[in-house]
Amino acid sequence: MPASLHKVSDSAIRRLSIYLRVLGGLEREGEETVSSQVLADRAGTTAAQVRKDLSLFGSFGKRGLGYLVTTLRDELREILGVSRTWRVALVGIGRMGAALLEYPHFRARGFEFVAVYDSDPEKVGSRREMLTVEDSRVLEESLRETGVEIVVLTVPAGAAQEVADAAVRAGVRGIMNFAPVALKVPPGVRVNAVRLTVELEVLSFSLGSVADRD
Amino acid sequence: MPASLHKVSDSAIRRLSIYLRVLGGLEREGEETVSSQVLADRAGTTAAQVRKDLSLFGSFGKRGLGYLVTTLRDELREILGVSRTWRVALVGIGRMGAALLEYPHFRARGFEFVAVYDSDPEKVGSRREMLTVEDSRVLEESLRETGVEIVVLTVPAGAAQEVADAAVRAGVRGIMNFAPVALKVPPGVRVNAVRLTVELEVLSFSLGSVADRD
DNA sequence: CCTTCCTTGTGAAGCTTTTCACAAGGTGCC
DNA sequence: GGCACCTTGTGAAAAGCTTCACAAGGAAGG
Repeated sequence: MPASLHKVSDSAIRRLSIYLRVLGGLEREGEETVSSQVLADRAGTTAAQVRKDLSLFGSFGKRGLGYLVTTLRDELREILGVSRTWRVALVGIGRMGAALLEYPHFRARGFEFVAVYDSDPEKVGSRREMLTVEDSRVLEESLRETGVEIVVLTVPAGAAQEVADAAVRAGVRGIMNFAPVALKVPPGVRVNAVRLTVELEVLSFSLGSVADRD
Repeated sequence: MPASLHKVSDSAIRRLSIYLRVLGGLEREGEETVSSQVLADRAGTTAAQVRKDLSLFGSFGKRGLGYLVTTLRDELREILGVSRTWRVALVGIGRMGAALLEYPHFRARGFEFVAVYDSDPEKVGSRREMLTVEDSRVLEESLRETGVEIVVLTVPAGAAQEVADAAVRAGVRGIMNFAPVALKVPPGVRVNAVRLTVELEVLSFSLGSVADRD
């Protein structure tokens, strides 16, 4: 039942993205085919899970042989929507913003920063990675003009919602939010939050529980 | 059934961490009590989910009234293991590493960087945020001596596994991994991967699917 | 003290995701 | 061409997670 009409879970999509990364590695190593088992090992999941995930979108394998690395990679790129280039803007150029702006894996996967904004007058006008930092006050109009599709938000918590609102008004439908606050956006807009402190606290909890066991 | 012996799901822990963040905000606003409904709204979930999550660890609320903000905050800090300070080391001080090193929310939650490592001779010996960058070659011994409990890994994919191995040998039981590779660690060691590209690709997928709907 | 109103804590139901197990299909060698 | 072997794709079962709905507990006001 190869259906992109089906509702596909977030976790399945996350795994597909990981498979794509693994396939890139296999391709560089010169592998031509890969079994669900090997793919699973490298991705940190199970063979059954890999086959189930892929079967959500079609039958890409050959029985008795496995999957053709290059073909499957192309299919996944198509499914995930990264066979094209996405126009991305960064809002808030502190240390974290700067790190993301030059993060090499984004561009390699088709995410291209085309604009940078900040509200600090000291930073506005300066150049970062081929781009000139623009004033957040012109955010809405500028995002629209530049044809930005995805916004990466690395502003303080207090400013995040108003930036998000402006981005939505400008037609942006995807937001990657690093600010420690839950954004409210209208239906049709997708927010993906990266909660670094949460990730550390999950670790903290795990370690604490293990200690209890001793 | 207030049991920390129960297996608690990762997603529940993630939400507890978010509740903790929300409670901090409520406290700063001077709120003394909070209902599961309000907590849910601010955390981006449902009231029933909040109550279920909390009930995994005890009965913290008062019927008819809600939860006492400060008390619940203290309970959550205890549960998550952040009522103490964790000794954290950073390995790999590129832009991302530098951004994390000065990320203010980490220290505010009890995660303190006590050592920094890099393999680049140009960087070894330089100072970052009160710390001197040490050579990755002495990683294992130094981690042990410094009593590091959690390692944040921001090295290239190719170096990640060997760093993780050394950290594990040094007694580290928690790793926050930013390298785009699945780490293999022995049982008892917990790895939490932050996959920035995956997060963007989830967005990409969502936007693509929505476009299909038009 | 009593009534009304509010909110929690929690079994049970409902839904989603993962795992299992195996038939079916294909490869490659003899 | 035939046989042995391998791996996929997928219903079905199992496990896990979320939502529902309501009894029970407590607050507040008269």
